[in-house]
Amino acid sequence: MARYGNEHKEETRRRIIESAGRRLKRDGIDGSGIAALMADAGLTNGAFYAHFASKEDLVASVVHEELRLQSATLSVLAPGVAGVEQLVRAYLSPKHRDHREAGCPSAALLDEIGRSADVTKDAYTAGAKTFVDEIAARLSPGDPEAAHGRALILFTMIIGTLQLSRAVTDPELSDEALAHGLRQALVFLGVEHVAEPRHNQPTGEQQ
Amino acid sequence: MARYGNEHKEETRRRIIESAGRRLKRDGIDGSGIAALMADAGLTNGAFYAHFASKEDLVASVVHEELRLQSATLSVLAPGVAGVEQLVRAYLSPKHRDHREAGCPSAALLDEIGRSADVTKDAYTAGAKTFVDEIAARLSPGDPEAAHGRALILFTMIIGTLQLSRAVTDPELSDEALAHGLRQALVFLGVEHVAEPRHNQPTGEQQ
DNA sequence: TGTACATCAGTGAACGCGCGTTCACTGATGTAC
DNA sequence: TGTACATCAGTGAACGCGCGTTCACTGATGTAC
Repeated sequence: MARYGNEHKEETRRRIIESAGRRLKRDGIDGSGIAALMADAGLTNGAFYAHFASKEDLVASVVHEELRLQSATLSVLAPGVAGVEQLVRAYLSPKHRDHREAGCPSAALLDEIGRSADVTKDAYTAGAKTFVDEIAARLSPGDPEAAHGRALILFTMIIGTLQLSRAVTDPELSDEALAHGLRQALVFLGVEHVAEPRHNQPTGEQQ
Repeated sequence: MARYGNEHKEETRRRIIESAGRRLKRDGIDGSGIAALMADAGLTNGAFYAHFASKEDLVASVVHEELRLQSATLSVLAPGVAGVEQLVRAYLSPKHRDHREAGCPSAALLDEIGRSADVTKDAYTAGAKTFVDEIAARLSPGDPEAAHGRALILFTMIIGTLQLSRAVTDPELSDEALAHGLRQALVFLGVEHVAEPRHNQPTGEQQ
């Protein structure tokens, strides 16, 4: 028996993945060094390779975990379409735009994931499938195939909108993109309220 | 008078920006080094600072030029909504997905631009505004404000869709995302054909 | 209970390497006279 | 026409630095007897 409980090392690994998620989403994959990632977890660079085979291995693990978390977050929202509406409202909010590190991994990293090794893209593929399936199940349980297509479109629409809102320096254009994206997403969901109030995010923890 | 014509250096600068556009879109900003960017233009690293103040200066110049080119490409397509339909069909095509280096700078780099210095984000903001305005002018010339919102949504929708299609390793999911995105974009444009033929991109040079 | 030993998560220095940037120099071409 | 000089786009070596990765070591905790 080791001097720590069996779960100690596993817990450290989880802690590294969690803090790395925040930094990777804020600074990008290429923009985050091993030493900084480990310091975030209260460790030094040398310990890294006791937990991961390589940086790519960590990145793939982070992508897996981030998408798992995103699905888990969705599952505690209101049932049915109402939960998707909550998700979309929190997603296309100034708060989400201004806090990449706590937000959606796709909005923060999607084009960098597209340039990553297959192990990372595989993790993303599996996680995105699950997430899209869970949205689809809420959209029209009667017609799974159409729902899947609609869920995919909704997913890509909110990702693109949030990325644009983060890339522009004009606050008006940024707000406008969020507002139009939100209205269109609500129309798309069929839950549009003609004159919606001005406040923006209802709850929203992760994305 | 110098031993080269007055336009020689300017032309070299243009050549660097053009080849750098291709590499940056393929390998990312952080993934592209000065030496490689200069070698692409047939030069060595030392000459870089005769043309640009810094790497960030080049990146901002590339972003400016790429968006200018994208607007120019749009302007030679069919007039009105028909040109936007051509754009969307070429955009959401397997060919575009598989050739980042010749494609849309937003799809290739948007989240990295969001993490860049303000000089780069400013260049992106101005270029994106122009491009979106030109799409808007084709959508509903009678109602500029609504058209602007619709153009913004269309723009972010196709960006997110293409990014997703590039990030997943499952070819079926990738094709499905393109197909559903295209159908939804056409519905959105109001040019939907109920049973569209199977071929995918009609012309498509840039994006 | 006390001592010797085994375990192993974590440390921190070092590795080769490529990064962005600087700079003394080259050499082809122009002008001056 | 011929020679000396000026210009300046481009070369290529070097700078300090941080990268991903390796590895000999530490030291806290457990077991053996």
